[in-house]
Amino acid sequence: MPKQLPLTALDACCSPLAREPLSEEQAVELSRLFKAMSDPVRLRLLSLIASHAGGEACVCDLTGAFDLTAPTISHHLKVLRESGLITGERRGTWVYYRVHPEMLARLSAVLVPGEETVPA
Amino acid sequence: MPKQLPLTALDACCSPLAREPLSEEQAVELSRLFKAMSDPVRLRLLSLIASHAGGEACVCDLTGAFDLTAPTISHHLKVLRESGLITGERRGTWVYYRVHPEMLARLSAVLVPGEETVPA
DNA sequence: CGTCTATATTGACAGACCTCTAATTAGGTA
DNA sequence: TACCTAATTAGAGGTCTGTCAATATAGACG
Repeated sequence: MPKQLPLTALDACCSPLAREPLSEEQAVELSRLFKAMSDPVRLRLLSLIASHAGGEACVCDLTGAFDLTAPTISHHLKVLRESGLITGERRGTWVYYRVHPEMLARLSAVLVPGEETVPA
Repeated sequence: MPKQLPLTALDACCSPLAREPLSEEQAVELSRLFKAMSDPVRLRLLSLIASHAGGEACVCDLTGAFDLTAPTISHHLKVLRESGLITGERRGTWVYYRVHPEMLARLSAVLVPGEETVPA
């Protein structure tokens, strides 16, 4: 069972970065998400999962795309999972991951210079 | 004079993360931007600059918001500058920074699940 | 020129991060 | 039970990062 994320900064606000200065708490929460996306392998994993048929991908679908060992892929998936960007579910032998699109949408809304909040 | 950024991935594409798998090059470029934003201090700097009156802020406007030494702030500004997210200009005694809003808009477009490209 | 203030650079150090190998857990099948 | 595969966890090594004190650079002003 993947543990769930806090995300008060993104919940409460989604006021864009440029509207008013971020509080330290908001900055800490946001920075955690950006840090999760600050690695090329994790970005590609995220993209592979998000663009995979059915909106989900088995770990076995992912490992082949990289010159990395399975434990390394597993590590990156764990980072993405703990950031709240993806969730994983075991079904039989395999573990399937899918992205949290609302999370991406909220992040997107924070970045856009002049826009309003995207309603949940 | 701050050096200028490459950004082919963001220039050429802006196809969202979920449309098709990111190439390794695109992932590397994007990850550089996200890494620049993966620190709470840098996020707050970005936000302080973006939301400051006139769209720009002097370093002297920024240091007061943190319990950090001037060299540390200067270091973070350099990281943001080299990522292409901000530019700095010296006018007399002070150095003024402003954000590149197109950069934020493009990043935002990459994240949003189903949208089209934001034209430059 | 000399001096003061505003930023930036250098160099060092502690902690975090990415990767690997080796070992472990979970489920399927005989 | 035993054995095989899928995936994760544990631990170690090398690199990167955030912070500081000390130093350097740039401009303003006597």
